[in-house]
This record gives sequence, C-alpha cells and structure tokens, in this order.
Amino acid sequence: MFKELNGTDEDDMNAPQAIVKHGRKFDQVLDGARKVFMRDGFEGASVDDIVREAGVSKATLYSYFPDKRLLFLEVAKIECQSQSDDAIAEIASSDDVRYALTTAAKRMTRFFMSDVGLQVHRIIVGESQRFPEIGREFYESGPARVHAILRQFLQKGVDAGKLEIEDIDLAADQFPELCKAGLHLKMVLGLRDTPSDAEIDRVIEGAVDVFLCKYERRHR
Amino acid sequence: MFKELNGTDEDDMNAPQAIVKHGRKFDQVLDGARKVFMRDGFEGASVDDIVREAGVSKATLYSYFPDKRLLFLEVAKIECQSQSDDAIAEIASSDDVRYALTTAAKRMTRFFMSDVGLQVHRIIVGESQRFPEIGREFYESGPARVHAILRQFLQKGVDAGKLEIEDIDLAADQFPELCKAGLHLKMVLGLRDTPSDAEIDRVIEGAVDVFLCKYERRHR
DNA sequence: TTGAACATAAACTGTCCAGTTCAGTTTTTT
DNA sequence: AAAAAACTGAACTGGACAGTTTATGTTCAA
Repeated sequence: MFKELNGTDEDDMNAPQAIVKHGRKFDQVLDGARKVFMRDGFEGASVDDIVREAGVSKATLYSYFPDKRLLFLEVAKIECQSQSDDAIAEIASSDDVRYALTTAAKRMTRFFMSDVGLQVHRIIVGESQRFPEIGREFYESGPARVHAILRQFLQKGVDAGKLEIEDIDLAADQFPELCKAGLHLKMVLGLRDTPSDAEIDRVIEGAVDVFLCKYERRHR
Repeated sequence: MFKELNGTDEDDMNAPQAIVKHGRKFDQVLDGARKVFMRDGFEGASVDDIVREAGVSKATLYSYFPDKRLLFLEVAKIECQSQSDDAIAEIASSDDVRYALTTAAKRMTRFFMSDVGLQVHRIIVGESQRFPEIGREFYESGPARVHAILRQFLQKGVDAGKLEIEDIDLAADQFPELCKAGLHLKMVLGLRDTPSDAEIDRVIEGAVDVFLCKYERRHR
C-alpha cells in the first residue's frame, strides 16, 4: 500500500515506506509524532510540538514527510498494524472452543480498552471524514483482520462438528461487539477509568456464554 | 442538565436554555449551526460559515452565545435529546418479548445508521477529549437512556417468568452492541453506504436470536 | 413617534500554525 | 582531509479563524 504515487523508488527490494524519504533521524521523528498525536489528537498536535518532542528540526521533519497529514497517516498505520498483531496472534492454539474464544477475547478486549487503543479509535473516528483513506487503513489492519481470523476459527469449529452457525460472517461480527458491552463506549468518552482485569473477565465470560449458547452444537 | 452554573436565571419557569441569551433570530442561528456542524464537524466548521448559513450577522451570533464551544454544546444537546426521544419511545407496548425487542431494535438501529446519528457519534467521539462534558451529555441522553429502558423491560420479563437473566445490566449492555454487529463501525468510518432495511432486519434478527437463546426462559 | 432593544455589515485584532528558506554546523562517505 | 549529505535553528510568510468594535439600520412597544 502507498506504492501508487512513488516516483522515486530509492531502495527497490525492501521499501517499507514510500512517498516519505528516510534519513538518520527518521525513527526519532516517528516516535515523537506518535507520542504527540496520541496525546493531543491530530488537530491538537502542532508540528512544532512534534519536532520539540522528537529532538529534531522542523526542516528535518519536512525533509521526510511532505506534510502533517502524511506524517499522521504513517503513525496511524504503524499503530494499527501493531494493534492487530499482538491483539490476536494465534487463536487456533486450543481445540477447546470456549477456552480459545475466551483467551482471544481477553487479549483483544484489553487492547480495545488500553490508552493507545482508545486514542487510536478516537482519532480515527474523528478524522475519518477529513481523511477517508485513514478509515480504510485502520479497518483493514484491525477489525477486518479480527473478523477474518475469527471467521476462519468458527468455520473450523463448524467443520469439526463443534459449532452450528448459519451465517458465519454475522457471528464473526457479533462476537467482538459482545466483548465491548458497556465498557468500550464509556471508555472512549472518558466516562470511567480503565476496567480491572476482573471486570473485563466478567464481560468476556458473559460474551462467550451468550455466543456459545446460540452457536455451540447441542451435544445429545 | 446545564442548570448547574446558571447564575443569571432570566426566565424562571421555562428556561429551556441557560447561559445563552435569546432573541428573534435564535432559531435561525441554531439551525444554521446544526447544519454546518453536522456537515463539517466542530473544527471544520467556521463561525463565518455558520452565520452565512444562518443568514445572520456574526455579532448577532455572539450576542446569543459567548463562544463557538457553547454553541456547539447547545446543538449537540438538542441532537442527543432528539436521538433518544424518537429512537426508543415505548418498548413495553407488547407482551411478546421477541416482538418488542425486535421492534425497538429496528428503531434504535435505524437511528444509529442514519446520517445524523453517525455524524453525532463521530463528532462526539472526536471531541470528547477536548470537551469532557459533551461526552457525558451525549451518554446520558442517549446510550444511558436506552440502557435504563432496556433494563426495565428485561426486569419485567424476568418478573413475568419469561426471561432468566443473572446480570441484567450486562444483558442490557449486550443487546445494543449485538444490534451494531458489522454495520456500525463500517458506517462510522465511511466504508459502506447505508444498509437497506432488509440488511438491518437481518442483523437485528440475528441479535434477537442470540440474545433470547441465552436469556429466554426454557419453557418445558 | 420616539427610544430602547435588536440586528447588520464590514473592517479589524490578535493568535495560531503549517510550511519555507537559508546560512551555518555536524556527520558520513570516499 | 576534503567533498557530499544530513541536520540545525531561527526567522519568516501567508492564510485561517475566533472574537470585537463601530457606525448604521430595523423593529416594536408604549
């Protein structure tokens, strides 16, 4: 992705970023930007704040990134990737369906409720109007991957005769929603503090209960 | 709400707004602001746009509202109220639990997916950092009321022996989440167009199925 | 019909901030 | 060590925009 407009393709084989140029202090810039964007949002973050935080001159920043928007997109992309990467990993590790779902749900939910997870969510939602591509980027690298993995897991359960699901896509959409019950919106709006692990566990247990009550194959 | 800080309580009995002053063109201002805020978001909307849209002078606007933030808060408050008012109304009208849930869910969900509903959601989420009170205002007048009504409905079902629920608050949180499955986030991020009624009905049916499978009392 | 309250247009102030420029310094390469 | 490339800091530009002021016009109640 982001390959489209890349006229000057400096390093052929391993171009992790395009459009943006690299240099010695590239990572400093990215780290500073990440910190400030996550703290203040897109509008709230000034480029001067970022260069101060990054310990870099403004000219350097602008030698890497053509504008603030692209810098933000880069940061957001990285956050989104790290999200789904450590949030799901291997769900299929157990053949006890309930246990596997519970474990995956806990990891996922703890990320949803983390400071970074919430702030990414806030910014993406708030800016998705202004930057439509950021909404897609986020969706593809987060929710869509969760959906795909869950879908595959559920299909396996069906094939093994453990689950009974007519509409797997719907089910794969329902489960993550159930995991948010009551907590997520309140957190996003800043109406409560981080739930304890016990609280999350209770919600997850409820989610798995409801989910499996419907979809677990009746053993007779 | 918003009564707390009202030092100068001009009209005693019927003070629909406080802090803000009234005048002939008050509604014009509010309508224009509503339109522009809903189109462009808080940051994206300039006061000059609003007065142009409202057909009113800037000075007039500032004679009603001390600043842009309060104007936005007023508009948001009105939107939030209208939200829950037409979104839920009377759920308890039927004693067929499945039918009542389905009907209420359809109304609720259609609002979630409407342009206004989505835009309010986007703006509130995006600005809840900057204006913490707006998050609470929104939550109280929307989701919290849904929760309360649903809670009451479920309790009635339990009392009547139709439902069997250990944790009613959790259940009342789960149901609205189930109704969003797959659709809401995609809509918020602008990744798909408004779902057809049929599509919404399918999701709702799935939500009610899952929900009642767990919580409907087994009749034997 | 007069005067008080309301409204107007337009220019103005002050601030904030993205992005640029450039002369000079440091680092890397050869 | 010399040349090339990367980086710096600080000042500057230009534009956007919230909020104010002023001088003038309109409405309506008494």
